[in-house]
Amino acid sequence: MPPARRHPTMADVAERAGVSVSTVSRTLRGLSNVSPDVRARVEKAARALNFAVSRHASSLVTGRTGVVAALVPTLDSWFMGSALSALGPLLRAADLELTVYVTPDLAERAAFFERLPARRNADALLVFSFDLTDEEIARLDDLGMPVVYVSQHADGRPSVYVDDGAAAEAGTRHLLHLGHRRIAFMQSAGPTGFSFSSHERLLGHRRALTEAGVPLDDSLVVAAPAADRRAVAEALGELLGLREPPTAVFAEQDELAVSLIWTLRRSRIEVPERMSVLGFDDQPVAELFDLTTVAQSPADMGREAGELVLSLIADPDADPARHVLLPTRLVPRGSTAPAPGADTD
Amino acid sequence: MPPARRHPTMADVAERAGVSVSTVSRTLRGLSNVSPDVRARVEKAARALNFAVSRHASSLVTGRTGVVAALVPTLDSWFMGSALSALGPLLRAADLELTVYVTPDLAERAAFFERLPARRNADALLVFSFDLTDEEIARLDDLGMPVVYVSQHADGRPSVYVDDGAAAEAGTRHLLHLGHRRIAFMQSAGPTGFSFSSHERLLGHRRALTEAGVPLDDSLVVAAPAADRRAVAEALGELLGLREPPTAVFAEQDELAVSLIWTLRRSRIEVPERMSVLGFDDQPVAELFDLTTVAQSPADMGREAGELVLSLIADPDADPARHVLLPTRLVPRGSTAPAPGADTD
DNA sequence: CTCGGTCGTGACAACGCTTGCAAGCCTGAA
DNA sequence: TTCAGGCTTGCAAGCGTTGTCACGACCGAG
Repeated sequence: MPPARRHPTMADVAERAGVSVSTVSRTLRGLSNVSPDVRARVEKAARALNFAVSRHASSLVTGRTGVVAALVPTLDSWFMGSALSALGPLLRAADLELTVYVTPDLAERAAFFERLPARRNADALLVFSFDLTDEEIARLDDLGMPVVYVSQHADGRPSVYVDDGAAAEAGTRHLLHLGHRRIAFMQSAGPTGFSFSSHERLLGHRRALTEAGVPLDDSLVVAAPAADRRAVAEALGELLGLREPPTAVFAEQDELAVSLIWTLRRSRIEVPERMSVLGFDDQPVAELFDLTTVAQSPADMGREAGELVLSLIADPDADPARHVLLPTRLVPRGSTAPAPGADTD
Repeated sequence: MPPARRHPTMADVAERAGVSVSTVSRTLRGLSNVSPDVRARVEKAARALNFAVSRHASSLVTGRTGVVAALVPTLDSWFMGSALSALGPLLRAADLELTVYVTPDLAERAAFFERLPARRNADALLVFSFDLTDEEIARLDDLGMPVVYVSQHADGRPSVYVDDGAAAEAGTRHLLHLGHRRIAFMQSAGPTGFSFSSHERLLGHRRALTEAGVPLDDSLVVAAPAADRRAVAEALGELLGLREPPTAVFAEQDELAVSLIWTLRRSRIEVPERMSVLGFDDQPVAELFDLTTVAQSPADMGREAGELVLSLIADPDADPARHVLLPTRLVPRGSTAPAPGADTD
């Protein structure tokens, strides 16, 4: 059995370079007060030994962990993938690592809030796309580290988000302009319930209707998980079975919209001739399906969140309620058209 | 300025419970030799103080970090999202955290291998979907921790993968059975070059052709990033401009296949009547586009990789070359059809 | 009633790094 | 020649855990 080669430590580097451990530490962290020749020796020794500092040991003394934690409902979505991918380079530039807590269901979510494993093991937390209860937010408040809410607005706490409500209003207004009056809203039901954005979008949708004097009708609001084709078909069935079926559907999310278009096609209901479909996100698949949609940029959101979190780590009690509001825009494509027999505007 | 409330430490818990730090440690780790009443007192105190152990301090002494690192080219893909999401619960069950290193381009990748930031800061590393050079693999070899290769076969190292070559062979055979003889292969070009899978699939494709006595023709092999519609259109243009254009295209990946179908539709080339398209992956979008494809399950891959990594952490010098080979299967849909004017079999 | 053996607990020495402090060196000015 | 003051370096004290060891209490057997 080989002698279980241990990782080299600073002491090894120090010995090899003929200096003290302190000097190695100072050198490796780039502090100025190290003479050039010593610096060279130390760096050479470190390279030769393939040395890397133990973040654990150093964070023990500095109190900083060098880790940013992210709490996400899943990684398996366009939004999370784009946002986190954009976040990566920022963190790396600041020499921070990213640890991810995935909470796919309510049990995992409860466990996270119960144990708060990030506590003491990260310098900051990014909370993505949840619809948190007040207790959960309170729990995060005394986590002892900066918490940034992403794709969610939390009162008095730093957040990065789009104005989902206003964006949805704009979407619904687009349909109203096209002469639609019976407009359904389809929510994306997840294992952890509806997201914060989901709620906001529905509210915005309703506001636009009310503003236009269109009566609200709860039977026009349905829900289905985008991935579950049968559920989508059932939700569509509900809508089509109404005494007065809708002429347009606003899907909370592109994947759901696309799934809906697919279902409509199978039922030989032409889009947009007999049914307009509007999405939200502008995922790549939207263009492929010629889907009119409300665009947002999760990559930008990830970047903004990253910058915010970096500034909070640098100065934890900076502006405690800094908000970054990102823009959305309507991307008109071919899945929406004037309502049958309606004058546009 | 508030007195910068520090996190409570074991000493605080110990004081509150009127016991020593050692006893707190033993209690919290569930060691048996603690009397019931002391255990109760300690647990109560810990809960009251909202105490959480510092992983850093404990890993300093145990030598284990409680962290699994994952090296991924991006998070922004169906494959990575599914695989990592599936991995999560496994790790959490073992009380491990997941830290992710995203290397979207060659510079980041080089930086990772140069500094090996995971060194000393994780108990094991999962390497996803890369096409690593021998030097890179050698570099990982002396990382001093178990390394599991996912969606990639590395000789003599633990890997979890599908037989991309055989799967691609099966795909190409499907097209051959349909009477196609001019079959193009479209690779997905990423910023870090072609993936391991990409190479393997092309090889498998060629084997199937050779086996069937169809001559290889390099002009039938093109490449484009799936997200870049113009590049896809250009690649398609190249193929259509050939003296003898293909009657079928095998796209290395569903997103690329779908992008291709979209481009074909815009050019009024019917799929599958005038051009068969075959994909690889069976992403959700494949069903939406009625795409025939070779299915694999990244979620299974993530799970298998997770189990493998757990077993290696438990026993680092278990079977050093344990391989897990996952199945693929052809999913026939509507995007492939007999070649124009050919007898099927 | 004594004695080996558990059992529960506390003291204390690591683990690998950072950082305040002091000491040594060298420089240039007096 | 001396001495203040700036640079560079080493020493040693932690940081918050774990794990070894020793100690005393208690138990049952001889």
